[in-house]
Amino acid sequence: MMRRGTPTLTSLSRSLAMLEAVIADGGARSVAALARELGVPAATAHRQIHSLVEQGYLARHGGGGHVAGPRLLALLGQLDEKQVIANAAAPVLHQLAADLGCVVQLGTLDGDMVTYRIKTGQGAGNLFTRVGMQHEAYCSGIGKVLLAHLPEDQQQTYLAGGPFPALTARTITDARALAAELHKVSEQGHAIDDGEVADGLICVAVPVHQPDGRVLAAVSISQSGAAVHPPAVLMPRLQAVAAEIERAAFGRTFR
Amino acid sequence: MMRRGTPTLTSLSRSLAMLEAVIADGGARSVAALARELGVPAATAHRQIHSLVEQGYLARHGGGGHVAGPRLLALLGQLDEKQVIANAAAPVLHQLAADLGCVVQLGTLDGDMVTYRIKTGQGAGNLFTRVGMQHEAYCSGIGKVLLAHLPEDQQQTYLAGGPFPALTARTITDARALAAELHKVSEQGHAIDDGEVADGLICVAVPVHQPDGRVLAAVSISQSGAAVHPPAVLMPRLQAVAAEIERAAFGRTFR
DNA sequence: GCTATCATCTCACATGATGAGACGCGGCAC
DNA sequence: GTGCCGCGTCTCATCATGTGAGATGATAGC
Repeated sequence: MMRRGTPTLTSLSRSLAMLEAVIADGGARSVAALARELGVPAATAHRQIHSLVEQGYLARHGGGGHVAGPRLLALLGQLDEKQVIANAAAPVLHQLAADLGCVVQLGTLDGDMVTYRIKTGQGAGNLFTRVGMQHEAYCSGIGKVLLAHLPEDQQQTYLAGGPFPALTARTITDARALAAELHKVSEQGHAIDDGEVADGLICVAVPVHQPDGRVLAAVSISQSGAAVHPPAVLMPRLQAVAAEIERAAFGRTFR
Repeated sequence: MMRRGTPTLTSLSRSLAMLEAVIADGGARSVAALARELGVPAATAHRQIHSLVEQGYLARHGGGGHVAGPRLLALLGQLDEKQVIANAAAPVLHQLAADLGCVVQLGTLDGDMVTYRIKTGQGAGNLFTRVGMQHEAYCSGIGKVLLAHLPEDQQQTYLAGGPFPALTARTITDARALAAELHKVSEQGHAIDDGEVADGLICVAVPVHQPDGRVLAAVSISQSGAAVHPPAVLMPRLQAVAAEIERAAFGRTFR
């Protein structure tokens, strides 16, 4: 009798291994062949696969093979482009936040608002964002990065859609000034928000690039009060993290 | 005691339901909240999620929530490949079909059958395919392109897996002749199906290349009856469209 | 015909998932 | 401070349930 220090659902693990094996070869192999490869009895393999088929995670296919079923595809659909980035980024950002003792966030542009999809870490008292929350784009570091990498026509539309109310004395409220700022952000590859969204809140942000060059997400580090780290220190860390996210999400980076 | 006509792995099903519930809300909820929602004891929910985390299907996220883990992302990434192409291709193919007044399709090879993932346009009366439908590969333009770009060993396996029943008088039914045809298709970079799958149905097909050189999808133009456009006219359009799909899906083209 | 391979089904067994309950911890109210 | 509540963790007795050997049927090949 195995004493289990950490409870592990072993039958679940076995079934998932079978699922992966089925998906891995694109549905060509017979069940018996898979059973041999994984070293499980044929009857067990049949039961596992049959069960996965019944529940819609796999589907029978042509002669004996199996392919991904509707529920697996539905799962895939939920993890849309942006969510894929967020999921890949989560552990990386968590680590960064722990290292720096700062708040680290990831946001995407949905409509003309920034959706904050990840927020981790401690230390920025007057930072009001929460996961799932949406906020104006024109005044935050993440928002400026995302706007800066928008296609030309969409950026024009956004700029024409003002007004841009001031949240602090430093908020950029003029469309022309904002356009210039976005141009600068696009050029230098990062944005700095120095008290534009809340007094004393400083934040640096960089884009996460898609394989096709689009920018669907941006990550930022926020600090309030006495800044612990100067931007010059944070920027290379943030750049490295963005590259790491791209590798995790797409297998390579694009710079 | 449940008499099980079909053996169903119930604990697997429960764990997968939990996995889906976790993914569904984007990682915001606490384990206890999920347990309540699904009506399972908290201890069970903790064990399932902990187990999924340990195996890399989920990952902890910030404060209490969970998100998709690396293994799930890898699994979905494998499936995604083909669907990403289809998604990128859809608008391009729609445009092409509208321009030419033909049926335009995109298919992938799953197991040894072609899955038709996109069909758009009008004008090929006796073309029986529908989106999601699967059909034999050896006799269609798309199928021949996909087979032609298969790795050597898989192509051999396919050819050895006959027989190849005739659908029309022109269907290639001999494995050796099919091998020669596939070689030709591979050389010239396109396939022509002149009545091999249905009488009077003519179709030209070209591959869509992956960044790594594989060919997971092919696109085709089908015409029936009096061909409106000769292949020599269609081919450059189709090549251009394939290149456009590659740019849309991967950001560059590979030729 | 015989033989080999695969899928399906049955059944007795013990593996291992289950869920109630207890405990520790942290936050919040008062 | 003290008490309360919610959450995560751990233990343990119970028995549901996943397991695997073997039998049977189906199909293909020699």
